[in-house]
Amino acid sequence: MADGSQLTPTGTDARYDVFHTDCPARDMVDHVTSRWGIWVLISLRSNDLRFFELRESIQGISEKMLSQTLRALVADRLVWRKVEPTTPPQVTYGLTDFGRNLGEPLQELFDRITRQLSLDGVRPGPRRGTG
Amino acid sequence: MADGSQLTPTGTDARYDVFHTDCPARDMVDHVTSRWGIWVLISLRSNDLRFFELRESIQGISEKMLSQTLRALVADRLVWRKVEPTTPPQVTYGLTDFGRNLGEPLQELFDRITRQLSLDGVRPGPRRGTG
DNA sequence: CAGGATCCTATCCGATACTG
DNA sequence: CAGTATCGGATAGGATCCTG
Repeated sequence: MADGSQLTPTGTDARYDVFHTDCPARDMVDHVTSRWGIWVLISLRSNDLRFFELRESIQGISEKMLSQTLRALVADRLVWRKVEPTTPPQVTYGLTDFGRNLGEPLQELFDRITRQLSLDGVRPGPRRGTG
Repeated sequence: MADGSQLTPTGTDARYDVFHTDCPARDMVDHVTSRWGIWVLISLRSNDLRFFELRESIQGISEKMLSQTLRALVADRLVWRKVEPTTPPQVTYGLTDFGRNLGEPLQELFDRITRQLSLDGVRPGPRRGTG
């Protein structure tokens, strides 16, 4: 997709139907960019992690949301799940090729935001619901 | 929340302090990856658009959410807003340098998802034998 | 340790009505 | 055309308890 324009004057072309329909890509994007999904994916870029490691890595996430987010990502084939039937049980999560593929632009997005905020001196600025 | 007092350049070695603190980058990421934010940003990559053009471009979005999303993006300096006091009034939106900067990884993310889904044969139409 | 089940609240978001 | 204000249903998400 070279550009994202959907404003075809006569509407003869449907190249960009992602915006127009409930394309499955939209669901996938929603999962990836869900509140916690992006942090899980970025966290797993450096190394595979166990459940509690993820929980401690992503501060503020509840066990419920971590579990739920992981299940969605596994279902989307972005994350794999390995269970070792030891005592106590160990469950490890890691990125699939697809997950690693998507992790790159997510990391890039995050880096660019961080970089810009540093340049701004991280001024609070007007926010939603504040000010 | 949003105390904004963690910006102390202590170690600066910590690559992902954002995970551990109440970093403003997290708020920004939330806005950018909000349900509609990503589509607004991608839509505006090709050209500046007026309110109703955006609404028609991003199918399924309500005026309320478009307005709300745009306000957040403008407040975050990702999108600019130009009002022309004509009759009827015209309001045009476009990407700032920062917005354009973030649009790239978002587009890339979207492209990679679309590409993968195409490989998976998820698209409607000629169906491959998937078992 | 890993995570399911439940309850409950906050918020998201669409629909509607109204303004300039 | 380009919004704002309000209401209400749907959903996300946190806290807690419980299991293997």
